[in-house]
Amino acid sequence: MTATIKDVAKKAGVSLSTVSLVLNNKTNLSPETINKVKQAISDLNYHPRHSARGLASKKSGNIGFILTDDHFSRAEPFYTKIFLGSEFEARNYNYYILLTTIEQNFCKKSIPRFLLEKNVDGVILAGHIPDGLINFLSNNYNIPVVYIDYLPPKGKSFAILIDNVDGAKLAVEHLLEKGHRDIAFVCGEISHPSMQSRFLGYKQALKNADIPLREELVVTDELATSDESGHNATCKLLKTGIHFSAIFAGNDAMAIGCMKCLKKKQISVPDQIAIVGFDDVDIANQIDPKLTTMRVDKEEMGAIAIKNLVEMITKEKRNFGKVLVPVELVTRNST
Amino acid sequence: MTATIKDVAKKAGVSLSTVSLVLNNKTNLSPETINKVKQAISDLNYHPRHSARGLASKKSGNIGFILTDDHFSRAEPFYTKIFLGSEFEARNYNYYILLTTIEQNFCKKSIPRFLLEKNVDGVILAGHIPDGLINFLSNNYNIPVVYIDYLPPKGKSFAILIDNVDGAKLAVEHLLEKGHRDIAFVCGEISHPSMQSRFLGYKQALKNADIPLREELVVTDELATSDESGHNATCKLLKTGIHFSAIFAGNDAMAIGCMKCLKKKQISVPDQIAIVGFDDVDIANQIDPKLTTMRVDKEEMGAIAIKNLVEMITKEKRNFGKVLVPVELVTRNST
DNA sequence: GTGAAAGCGCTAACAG
DNA sequence: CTGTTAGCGCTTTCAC
Repeated sequence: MTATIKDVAKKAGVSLSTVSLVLNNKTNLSPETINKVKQAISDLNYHPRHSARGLASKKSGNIGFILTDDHFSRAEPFYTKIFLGSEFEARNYNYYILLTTIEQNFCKKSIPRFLLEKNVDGVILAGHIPDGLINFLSNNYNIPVVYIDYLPPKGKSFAILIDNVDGAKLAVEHLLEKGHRDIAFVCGEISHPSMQSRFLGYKQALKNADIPLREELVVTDELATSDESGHNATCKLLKTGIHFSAIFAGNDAMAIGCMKCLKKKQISVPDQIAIVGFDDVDIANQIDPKLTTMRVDKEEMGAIAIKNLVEMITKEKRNFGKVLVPVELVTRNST
Repeated sequence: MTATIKDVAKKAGVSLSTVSLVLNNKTNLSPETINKVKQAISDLNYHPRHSARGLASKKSGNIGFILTDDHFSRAEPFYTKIFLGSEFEARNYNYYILLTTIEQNFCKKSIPRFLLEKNVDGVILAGHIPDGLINFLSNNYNIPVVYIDYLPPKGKSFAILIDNVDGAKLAVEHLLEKGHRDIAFVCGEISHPSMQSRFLGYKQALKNADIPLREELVVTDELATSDESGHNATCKLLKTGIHFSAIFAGNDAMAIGCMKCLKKKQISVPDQIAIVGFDDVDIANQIDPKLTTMRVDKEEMGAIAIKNLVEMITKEKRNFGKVLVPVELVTRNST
């Protein structure tokens, strides 16, 4: 049988509850008592049993992580990395993460089991989450919730978001520093909050540099944010005949599409036209020329979520607001 | 307070232990008793508390899922889908899955916490797993283990594997049916068991069709199994001047590389040369022409793992051997 | 500071 | 087939 708290108490020559107090670092015990106990714990290779703790403390020691299945199995492992960051951070706080996916068209039947069984002390919701689940949570549960990369349409919430505005500004400022003045912006799905923010950052950077916004250098009417739409947008720009020496693309996929178009037309990147993307997807570093882009620390986003969630759980308080995770310029060969 | 087993017993007018028996469908209770209890359970929206069960039964109700971090965050969401299949199946058996990643260079410090805390009833190991962890598990634990897409180098084990031999046979048979006789095989990293099996399947299919194996149509000396190595291998084949009307590539990445090379040389696919890949990665369906390839049901692999693991856990027995998951031909435009 | 004792909600004997 | 009972390992009052 593996060691129990009783064994530790016996070995350390203290009472059972003293060990418990050490375990949960409650009250000020004498340092020597603490040391004795800690010694016994490591001697016996003791690990408190999750279920026993859970039963006695009415806390599960688990954190739920929910995202939609399509988000999770996308080729770009964006959410995977966020999860990894969470899982890693959760180890420090001795929480387990229960990961589950839901379908985009949410129905009562698909409520995560750990919610029904009240087996999580808090929940992380990553990416676009159906309203049905959000409402279900807020109506039936009082556990803390942290959103990642998604801001629920209404109500108070706590969200970890990418600083798209600032990131876009940095991207454009990089181009400005390289001496570019005629900088095009190419984007699709402009109704998406991220894209709007990036567009805003583009405009702000130009304004700060006293460069007027020229509508003819802006293409935002592509439907998607894909490779293909980047290609199309670039073709459109070239057809106008208007001069530009750089493109800031709404994301890497589009930036790659831009490069493909330019390659076809024998326009050299970065000599004739420089390109900056956004996201730093894995292939950004594999294409030729390698794409200069904006990187977000996904693992960090997951870690921040855990830190905040644990704080809310243990202090029984609720945080509200947004945390904007900074974006970093990754300079490569396309600029 | 949420309902407990006591409330259910009271509501159903039976004893506490009767409810427990229903919950664990032990012994043959009278159908009407069962119904009464089930009614009470749903009336009260009762869910047994995981921790209480765990404490009393000495089972955690959890299954550990371990893979290396690089496997998990690969662009191709192969293991992600396997995990999803596991998670989905685990719901049916009321298990939670604890997902964690380890580093390829395993050290004692990185032993998953749920192992140290003995908080899983069984473990799934997906993809290449460092020997250190395998040894640690077999030396210190007696919980059932299921491997997915990896066969540990030594010792008895239970593994869910892709039926690469049969899959490759099917691929080549498809080409044979289309009338091809001169079928090239293009592959890299031939020391990898999967690639060896696919090569074997290629040879078997030819043999069954009474077509002699022609070494000059086989390229297995590429180092990687990437896009680029597919490209190189195809160039090599073309340079020899030997006629062939079809290529079976070791995987989709290589197949795509083959297509790129052929495109450059203005050789039309599938009119002049047909191509079959293996894996059915997401982009296989997005390139032009769309790639005919072999698909493996990743979710199914995860589900099979869970089914077997649960059986081993509940029946306290150990299964050994291999389960080969069938591969399916996905016919698209490259053949 | 530390120790004793009472549960947390459930399972698993056992006796009826 | 049903009810009683004794824990599982821990937290948490409450005395000391």
